[in-house]
Amino acid sequence: MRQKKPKYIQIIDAAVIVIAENGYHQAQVSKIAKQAGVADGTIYLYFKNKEDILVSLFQEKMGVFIEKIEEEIKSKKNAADKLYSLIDKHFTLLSEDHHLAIVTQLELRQSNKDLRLRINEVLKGYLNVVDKIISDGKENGEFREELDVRLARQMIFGTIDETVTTWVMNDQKYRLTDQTKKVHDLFVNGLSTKN
Amino acid sequence: MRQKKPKYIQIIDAAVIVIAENGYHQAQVSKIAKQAGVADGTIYLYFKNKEDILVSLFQEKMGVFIEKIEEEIKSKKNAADKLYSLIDKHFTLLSEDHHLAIVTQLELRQSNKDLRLRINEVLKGYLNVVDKIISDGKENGEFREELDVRLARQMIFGTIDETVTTWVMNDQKYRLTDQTKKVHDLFVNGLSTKN
Amino acid sequence: MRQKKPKYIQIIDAAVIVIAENGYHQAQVSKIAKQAGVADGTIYLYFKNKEDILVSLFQEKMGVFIEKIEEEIKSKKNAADKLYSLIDKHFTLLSEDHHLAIVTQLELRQSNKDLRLRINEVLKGYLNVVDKIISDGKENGEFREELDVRLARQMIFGTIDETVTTWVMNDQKYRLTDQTKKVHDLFVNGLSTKN
Amino acid sequence: MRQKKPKYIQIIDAAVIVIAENGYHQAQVSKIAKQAGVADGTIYLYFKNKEDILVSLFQEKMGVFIEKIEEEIKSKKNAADKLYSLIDKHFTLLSEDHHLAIVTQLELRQSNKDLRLRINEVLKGYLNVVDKIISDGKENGEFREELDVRLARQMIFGTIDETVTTWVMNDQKYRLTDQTKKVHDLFVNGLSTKN
DNA sequence: GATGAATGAGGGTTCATTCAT
DNA sequence: CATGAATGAACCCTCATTCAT
Repeated sequence: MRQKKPKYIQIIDAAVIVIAENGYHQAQVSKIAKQAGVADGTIYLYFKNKEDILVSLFQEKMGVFIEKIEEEIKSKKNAADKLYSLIDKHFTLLSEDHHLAIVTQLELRQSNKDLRLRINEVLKGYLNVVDKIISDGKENGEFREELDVRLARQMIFGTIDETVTTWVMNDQKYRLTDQTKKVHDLFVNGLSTKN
Repeated sequence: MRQKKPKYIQIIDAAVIVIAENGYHQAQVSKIAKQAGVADGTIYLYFKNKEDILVSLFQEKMGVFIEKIEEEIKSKKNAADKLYSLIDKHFTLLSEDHHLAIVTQLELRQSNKDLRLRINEVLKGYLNVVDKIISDGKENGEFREELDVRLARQMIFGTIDETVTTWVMNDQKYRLTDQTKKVHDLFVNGLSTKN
Repeated sequence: MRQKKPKYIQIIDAAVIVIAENGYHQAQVSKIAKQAGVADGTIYLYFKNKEDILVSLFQEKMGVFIEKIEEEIKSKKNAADKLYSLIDKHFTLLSEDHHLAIVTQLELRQSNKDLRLRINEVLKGYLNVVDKIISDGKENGEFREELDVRLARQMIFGTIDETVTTWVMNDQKYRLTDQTKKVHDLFVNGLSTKN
Repeated sequence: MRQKKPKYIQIIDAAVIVIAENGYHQAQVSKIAKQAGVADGTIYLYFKNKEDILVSLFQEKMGVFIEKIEEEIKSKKNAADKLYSLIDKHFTLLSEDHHLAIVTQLELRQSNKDLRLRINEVLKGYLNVVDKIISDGKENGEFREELDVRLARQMIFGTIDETVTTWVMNDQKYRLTDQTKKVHDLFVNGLSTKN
């Protein structure tokens, strides 16, 4: 029973497991408390309410996510290489944590509009990283000048997200990281042969 | 009070309005009935249960959606033109029905896994249209041979979906259709200048 | 489709079948109407409300029941013989109509107090027949003078009823009429050897 | 507000009162909770669902019932005396708790087949006591050898039950215990003078 | 800090009955 | 006489949150 982790983290990790295994709507506070090995009431010493658990979960996990991606792309010089690293790391990190993949791709989306807006706030950090890559690419001539950064970011994020979601919905049966190269190629070169 | 529309359609239209204005979790059957101008019990003469209203709503609206898109692209010869029409029609149709846009992009996603799976079934019709365009493009040499159709489809759908969702979340403040050309350009030509 | 029977009887017979096959709480008016081959609304041309169907059902069937029993015992001279005939006819009639047995022994008892009071009114005709047998028996010296007629009647009816109910609950697996003699013997001679 | 009784008992007692005073179909969970002085939700900390309240009620009360009867007849040597005690105690216990009498004789019988089957399970304990008395009586020569135990039990239980029900339906206007002797006499000696 | 028993608001669905045709 | 579409009241149960210990 040695739980070195502070209760705050203990509870968030418990929430990920409970939500992944039971689904968003079956993830009662009491279940999370049980999984975390604390009393129901204890939850409320660390979180304002249930929504706060979920936002914190997202912040905590997404924070690590962004840190690792930034770490990874720091060493790359080209925007295209950075983009490759981002896709690769994104796929890799979610492949390594199946529970987290289910929670972020499927379950947390069932939350109401308010919660999703707050989750979007957290997501902005990630989207800023993408924006930076695109801007850098435009500046150094790798990417086309006329690109609309927001649209390009929506393509990149939308595609990655859709790809991961499809993979999760297929019960993670194939290797997500096998798709990195092809996704990157699509981003950089598009569909057309005419280029 | 002249209601020419059959009750089935009346109720679905009412559901769209109620869900758009109140949110998925605040869309009680009694509210939908009131909006439709019928008694609560009447709902159950036309729908098996509440979930059935939502699935039917999606089928009905998405059915029209697909029909109109197919109609639109039928006249186009090039895959690239067809893709343009698809994006354009997708954006146009949702721009013309703000309520429906809110419902499909935000609210219906809060439904539970069962409902989402049934909604995905309906979506397949749309995704098949996209797949067809990509395959056709590969065959006639417009698109690259080595394209992975599923991935390309995920890019197209993921991007369009993300674009619309962002637009809805920004309260539909700008004109979605203004983005058609740029989205299409991204799909066809990618990010890179190197082409 | 030749339905010679008047609708009134048609509906009562339908009610017996529907209740026996679906249970009291699953015997909706619409089901009875369907079984009777009439529209829901038609029921209300012949019966005041649902309760009226059930009371009428009981009156109609119990009326025949009493008539047949009275017919049967008319020819008997002894009270003991009359009692035997009554038991025998009671068992026989219910054995011959399994649906009716289920309805009267199990299903109709689930009705509310009001309905049961009205059913008891109908039952009085039957109980009067029993009372008459007992009184006659006392008068002609067959039965003991000191008998409390009401109690004796409660014994006879309670025992017969319990016996039939047990038989119905055991899915009518054995022959009810095989018990006539032993039940009669119990009534007449009691448990004791001392007599 | 000193409520020494555990909540479980508190709720069952409340259920007896509410059902007796309002009838089975008007005994809403919220009414029972109010009568018990607890919140609606508290009910579900002690009972799985509404049916569970009713089955538990029957088990709890019938358990006491059987215990007291067994206690009472233990000291009697004769089967006839035991039978007398059983009738007497049965009548006495229900006379002392008018609410319980209404609930067991009238209201609980309106429950659906499932619940009634579960109630019958509980009843078996009582019926076994009766069977034992009859068997003992046969063995020691008090009762006739040729008696069918099941039939004799059906007579005893059916008669007692019918007697109590009639008494309850007559609003418990007369003293039930006044009938003990006569009922016992009927059981032992039967109707006939010929003995 | 930690507990967990208690709270109580909220909604999908059924079905007897009506009444315009 | 007959129809059957429409009505609308009524209730069990869950679970996030609190607070006395």
